[in-house]
Amino acid sequence: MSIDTKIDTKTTPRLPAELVASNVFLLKRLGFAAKSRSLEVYEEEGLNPYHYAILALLDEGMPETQAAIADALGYDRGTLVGLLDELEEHGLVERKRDPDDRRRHLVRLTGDGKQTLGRLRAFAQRVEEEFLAPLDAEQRETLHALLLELAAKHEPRCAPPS
Amino acid sequence: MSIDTKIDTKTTPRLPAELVASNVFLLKRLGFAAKSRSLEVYEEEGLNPYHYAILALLDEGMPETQAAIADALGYDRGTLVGLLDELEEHGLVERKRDPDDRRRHLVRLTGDGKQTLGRLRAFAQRVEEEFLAPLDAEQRETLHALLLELAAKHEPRCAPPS
DNA sequence: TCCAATCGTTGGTAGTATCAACTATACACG
DNA sequence: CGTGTATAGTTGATACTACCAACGATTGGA
Repeated sequence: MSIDTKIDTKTTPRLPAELVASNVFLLKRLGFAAKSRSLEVYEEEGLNPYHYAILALLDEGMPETQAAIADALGYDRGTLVGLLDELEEHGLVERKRDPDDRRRHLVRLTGDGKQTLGRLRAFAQRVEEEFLAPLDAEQRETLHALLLELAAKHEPRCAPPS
Repeated sequence: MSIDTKIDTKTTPRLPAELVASNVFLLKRLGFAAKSRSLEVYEEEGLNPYHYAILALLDEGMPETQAAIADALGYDRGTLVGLLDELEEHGLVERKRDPDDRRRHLVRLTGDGKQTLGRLRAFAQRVEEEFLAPLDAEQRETLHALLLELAAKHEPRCAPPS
């Protein structure tokens, strides 16, 4: 324990080694950082990552009901109502009654919605690039493969297209 | 677009492919899952991961003031007050005035605190084992190395011991 | 001796997640 | 046909948390 190390540890407060050694701990911290950074970026459009996820889902095709959207993204149905309200106010989606089942609302992208989705995709790429800057292309792919394996267990919605 | 694929995508609601393809998105989702699972497990002791982090930090030695603890762990100082109150109620830590600077409180582990820390370490290992179950030892190490590189940029407190 | 800064503490505010009702509609069953 | 049950979307209440500002006590420097 030289004076140098003592000074070092004092100037830069450090996390306990046993936490830094934990994958779960790092996932929690990085996930939080990723979320908070994403929120900042999408705010430039007056939206957030939840809106982006909804638009991206709608763009994949097939007419969606609100229940289907909520289930696919893992959102609470009550929360989804507010998100769709906001998207509708921005003119990015439209809700209309399903003539086959008048309880349902069919949600679909508008032209503006498609355009905005394009901009949000650029935002997403920007965050991705910025957040993963320390890793090269091969490392990113390795990381992605590992995260996907974990997601298969903990986020069943990420099922492989198989 | 065969009928089969249509049925498949309908039965299991799937996340948009462009989200699943994103490392940032997966980090957010997995981080959230990890946090929520951790909370569950520590609850068995009436504590949470924040308490564990504090105990682990205190166990690393050197007498700590509340400001130092908050800075090391990245907690808000106001939040830390409540966490320390809870730890003190459980008899796991003690606060006493610093005679050299009567504004400060020196926080230290009690005997009970050390014992409980041991149990919490077991909990942490259990979560780690459970959460990373899909990966073998080598994959876990690879993942850890990648996460550490990201943490160096996004969580400066994870500085390498160098 | 006075001024600025720091320490721990308290309180308020805002953003979220979660859950329980409620209305309208659909469907199954006798 | 009616009647009860289930579902879709909506609303509202609750609880939790992060975040920030202010405060009294104390320190150290001008």
